[in-house]
Amino acid sequence: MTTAKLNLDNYLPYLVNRVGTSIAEQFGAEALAPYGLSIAMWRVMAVLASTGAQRQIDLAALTSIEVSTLSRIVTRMVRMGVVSRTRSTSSTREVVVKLTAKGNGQVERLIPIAHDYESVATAGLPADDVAVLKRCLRRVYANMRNRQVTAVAAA
Amino acid sequence: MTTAKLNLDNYLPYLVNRVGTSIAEQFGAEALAPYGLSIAMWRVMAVLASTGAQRQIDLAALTSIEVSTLSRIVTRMVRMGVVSRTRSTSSTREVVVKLTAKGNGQVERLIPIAHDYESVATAGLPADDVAVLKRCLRRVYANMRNRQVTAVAAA
DNA sequence: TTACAATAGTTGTATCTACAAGTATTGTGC
DNA sequence: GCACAATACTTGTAGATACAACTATTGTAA
Repeated sequence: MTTAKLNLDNYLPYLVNRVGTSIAEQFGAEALAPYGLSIAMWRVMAVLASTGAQRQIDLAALTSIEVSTLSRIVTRMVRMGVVSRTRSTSSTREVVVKLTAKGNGQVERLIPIAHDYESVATAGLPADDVAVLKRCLRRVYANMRNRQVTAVAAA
Repeated sequence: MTTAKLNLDNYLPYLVNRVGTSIAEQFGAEALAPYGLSIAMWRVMAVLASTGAQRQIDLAALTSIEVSTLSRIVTRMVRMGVVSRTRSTSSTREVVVKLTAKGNGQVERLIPIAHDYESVATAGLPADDVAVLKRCLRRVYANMRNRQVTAVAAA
């Protein structure tokens, strides 16, 4: 009987986790700290900048942040003046989160830095490989999301 | 003057984060919960199973868990009986963390499930692409780690 | 229209996390 | 070998997170 073995250096979740952690740590400490922003806040702002105003529940899905956690993060961000939270006109149980001018200004200054980080991260890799990398990550996410949905539907 | 734009769907840190989160969420809820293990604990056990007994500081680096956080996690794991913490013989300020028989048994049962998750995650992707994906992730990590070391050395 | 289910968001609470500051041990230069 | 720096780990404390339970609003089916 052979013992199940796990080669970490070739195990996708491990590789993904350490990359995510290392990028977030450095970007947070160097780029975000001056603005008093956390990584979670940056993710919210990046999503809003990229996809426009969102309901909190959609924002939660887009940022991978749990809804109750996001609720409090948005509260803090409103206090900081970087986003606004207004009741939806169509449905008053919904809320619309939107970047303020101040928040928008900060993202504008952060986006070039974010691109720099991406360049550093992919340094030395052929453009073709980076394209494959990103395509694979999109597919992996789709696979996991599909699995999730199927599992929930079956329950 | 053109406004800096961030296309999230092509932004590496975003793609990495959502993949890491989705895998961890599902693996945690489905595979780990029955054992009362958190993702952080699983990471510790996976590293120990894969690389053998480790000092806490090395374990911290290998798991991407901050040292003080890891200290408390190991304390909990010792109480659960899945790892042992003993003073190093060579240096009593060091500590050696090791899987117990119980801990080892749990990892053995979890490793096949972990492999299943990896299969689900990479379903539909050509083996060549998966190879590129993993190679890229290793390189990206090396790039970020190198950047970190250089920055710290300069300070 | 009225009841009931589903959806969106918030809040209570326990737990987890991370920074900073602490203790203890080991290494190093004089 | 003695002072001082560096390393390994722990702990105090404040803040962040997640689950569950809650309120409020909207959808739906009889």
